[in-house]
Amino acid sequence: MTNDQDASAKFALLQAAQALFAEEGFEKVSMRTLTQKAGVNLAAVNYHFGSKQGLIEAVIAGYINPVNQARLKALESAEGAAEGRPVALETILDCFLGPVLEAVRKSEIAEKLFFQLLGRCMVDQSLSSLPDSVMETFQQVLIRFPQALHRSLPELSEEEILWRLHFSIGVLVHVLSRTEGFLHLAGGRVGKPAFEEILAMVRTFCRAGLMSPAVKETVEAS
Amino acid sequence: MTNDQDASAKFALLQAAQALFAEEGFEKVSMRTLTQKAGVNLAAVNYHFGSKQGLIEAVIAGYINPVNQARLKALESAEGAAEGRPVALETILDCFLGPVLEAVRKSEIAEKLFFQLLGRCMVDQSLSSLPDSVMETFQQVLIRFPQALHRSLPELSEEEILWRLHFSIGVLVHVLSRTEGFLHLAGGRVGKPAFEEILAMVRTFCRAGLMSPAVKETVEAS
DNA sequence: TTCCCATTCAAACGTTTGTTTGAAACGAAC
DNA sequence: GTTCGTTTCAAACAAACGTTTGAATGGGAA
Repeated sequence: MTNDQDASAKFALLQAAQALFAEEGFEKVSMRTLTQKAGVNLAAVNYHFGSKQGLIEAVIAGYINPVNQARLKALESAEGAAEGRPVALETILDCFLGPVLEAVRKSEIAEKLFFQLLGRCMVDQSLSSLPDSVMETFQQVLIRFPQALHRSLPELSEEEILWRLHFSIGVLVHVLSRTEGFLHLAGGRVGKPAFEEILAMVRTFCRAGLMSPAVKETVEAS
Repeated sequence: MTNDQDASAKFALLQAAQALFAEEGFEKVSMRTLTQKAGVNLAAVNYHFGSKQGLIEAVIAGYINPVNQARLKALESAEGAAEGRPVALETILDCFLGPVLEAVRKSEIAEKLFFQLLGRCMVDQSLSSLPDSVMETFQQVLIRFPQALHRSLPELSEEEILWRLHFSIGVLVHVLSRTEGFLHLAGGRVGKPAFEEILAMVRTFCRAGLMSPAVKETVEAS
């Protein structure tokens, strides 16, 4: 039906975990339902991943790291193309949002589940308990992107840029994890667009938010 | 009888639950640690709230409903003052964000815990399992505020306004629940401002995002 | 007093949780 | 065929969970 039946228990577990974690959250999925859906023995999780937490971290790292690495790569390439000149704000934003869209396209699980899983990675886990590799790559993102943004928006302090990037991430996470609930609450007043369209609206919203005049005076000797 | 302050165990439970839920999340707090912190018997939760879920919902409703009711009241009063003219976008935003700040000030638990609790209410619970009273009031917010925004931003379709309000809520929730992690990840590059200052930045960000020119053409031919 | 109702309490209930165990099964190398 | 390391399996494990129980407690009202 699907692909190569190379499906060692490890692969089957990852696949089942992605779907189930997305549907119900990391904590609420028991290892029994998990292994049952994967068609493997209960002990397989502890054998292949050490513990349930190990499986959770493997799933998280497998999802978030590619996105953040693609972000850094896209930004590097954009900066290379700019040849020393500041990269346009819109381009930086695309470097940030594009990899999410791309990851959705590449995803083997349903689009809807992907949203929920990616959103849940930011939400269920307390940030400090994320896998180290995820923390490190994300930290890189929180360094490179503010640098690029600062060159594009020199009138803003790096601190305020960081805050606005924080806000933008909030929009993205919220859209990924809670859009379904929003659509339900909105009743019939808003139909569900394709993810590209939602992301286009996010882009517009965050672009305007990032470009807005500074809240604080840029701190120069007071 | 049922209420007034004579229900000391009930009150102690609510107080302890607020702090613990904020610190560790709804699911991770066991009834034994909960009742122990409150200094009451283990069975008290089931006696006073029916179940753990009942306590969770009481805590959530006690926090979110006052905020949403204050939002609606503030908007009504602003619309009264406007006497038929559209309310300014900044005023609408203040009606939306102000009650959060006010609730923080009134909160009996530490400010930091309040953030986490309020953020967690949106995050831990799947939206459809929120208490009915919360859903209803929040639905009212999702009706009144887009109406007011549409009068202030007539060039935007109501649908796009709803999306942008969705985004703004995302910023707020993210700021409430994940700012601590953000500060940690940012290393020493950004100091923690007072909550008022953070909200001021949120206001600026969302104002610009809301005001941005429409993504879609207002009229769709299909 | 006696009765009644609301509340508290210690103890136990039945499930479910993640994890561990020791044996069985498999496949490749010798 | 025998050996060896890896993987699978059924079964059991101890701990933690939310909930229930039935008796004890306390203070008004009759």
